[in-house]
Amino acid sequence: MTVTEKAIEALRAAIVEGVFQAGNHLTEKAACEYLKISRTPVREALRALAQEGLLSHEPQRHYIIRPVSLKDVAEAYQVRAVLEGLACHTLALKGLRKTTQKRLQECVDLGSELLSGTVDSFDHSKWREMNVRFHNIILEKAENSTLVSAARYAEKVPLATMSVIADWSAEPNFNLLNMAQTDHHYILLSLREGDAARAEARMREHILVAGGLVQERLAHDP
Amino acid sequence: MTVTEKAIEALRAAIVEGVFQAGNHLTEKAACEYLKISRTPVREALRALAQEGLLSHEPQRHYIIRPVSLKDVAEAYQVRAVLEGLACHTLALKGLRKTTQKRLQECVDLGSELLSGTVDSFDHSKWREMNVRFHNIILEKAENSTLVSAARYAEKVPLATMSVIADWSAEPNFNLLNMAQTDHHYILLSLREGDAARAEARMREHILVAGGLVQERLAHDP
DNA sequence: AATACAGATATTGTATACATTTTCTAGATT
DNA sequence: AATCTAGAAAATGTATACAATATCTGTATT
Repeated sequence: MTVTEKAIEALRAAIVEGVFQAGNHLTEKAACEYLKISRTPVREALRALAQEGLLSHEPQRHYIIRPVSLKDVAEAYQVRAVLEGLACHTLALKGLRKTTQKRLQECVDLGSELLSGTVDSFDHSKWREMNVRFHNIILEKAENSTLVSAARYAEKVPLATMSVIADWSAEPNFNLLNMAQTDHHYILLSLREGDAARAEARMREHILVAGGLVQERLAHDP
Repeated sequence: MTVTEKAIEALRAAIVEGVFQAGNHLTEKAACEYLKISRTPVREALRALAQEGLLSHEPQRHYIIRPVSLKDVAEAYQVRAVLEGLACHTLALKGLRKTTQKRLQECVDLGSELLSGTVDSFDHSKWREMNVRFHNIILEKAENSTLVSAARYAEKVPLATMSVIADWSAEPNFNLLNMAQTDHHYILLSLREGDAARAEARMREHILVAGGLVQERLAHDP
């Protein structure tokens, strides 16, 4: 792994964690001193993060850490909803290969298993990993590279990741995970039946609901 | 304008025009010698173009000029279709402001005027400009920055731009422009009535048709 | 003849020095 | 006191030098 790659990850983490606060300037020198590396990889990292939307930048001017509002998060979810909806549509028309169907079914089965135990013994990280996998399989099996890139971009908007919900819904909203599980079940069913419109509609709703939850949660917690 | 920015434009043009042929390697040195500048801005430009999807790249390896297939173009149109569909949906729910409605109406009126003359006197560049403006207004007035960024990305897939059709449909498919004009008319109508589902559906179809034409054309012409 | 290895060559990654532009500051002017 | 200007300081942009990595080439070995 190159210094530039490490810089991208470290700076992204620093921004998300608030080491560099939103709205403030972020000068190359400050980033260099924080990471203790030279300007070259830092410049490349800053450009990459600006591309991701975490920073804003105009030529000959310093970078600014873009504040992310509730509105931004909601918008990112809307974009993800239509993109993953398209992925479902495409995949339903194309037809599920047996191996793909099997892999998706494994996700659904695992989800069902994870939710069958007691609330206390629920395994967050496994659920999270399963959820990411389910969505990624659909996205990738649609085999549209522009779609994948666009979806990855929308995911990068802070907090708009697929995995956020699981972390939060620990005690307060355990049954929301059951809703998600049901959604996954019906999405897979629609895909198997080749019902493109229904698969698309279900996925859109599934993601919009998740987005709504994140917003609700953010509105309470700062 | 900085050297890096000029490098991005010059290299993009060179790739699109085939100066550097698809599938081949593109080494930093080759790009430097072509542009007669140092490696620093070239490296930044190559990274930017890779981000756009024109080049592929893995760390410690040279860049490769990504061949763009018919399939890629079709896929990019599908992505644009759902994204601009979302823009219509959002804008219809949000409601058109008077000024926005006026600006869109101007586009429709101009289109109608341009198509009312003889085939020979048809003004390509004006139509093209009008079409880009129509789509941009809707995209921007939806006020979703992730959506705008994602749509701009999908536009960058070579040939998948909004403006390609007008150039081509000179003699062979003049009436296709009439179809586009009709689409614009009904999209505006749906937006004004606040019918989100209809506005979205119409925009999706409108863009998919355009994408189909580009493909058809490409299949004939190399 | 085919393969594996070692050294040489070329290419990418990183650091630093220099150039240009912007931003800040102090002083003059009104 | 407020504003404008000139110069200094600091930041970004670019070029180049050095380091690490990958690729190529030729020879030795089987």
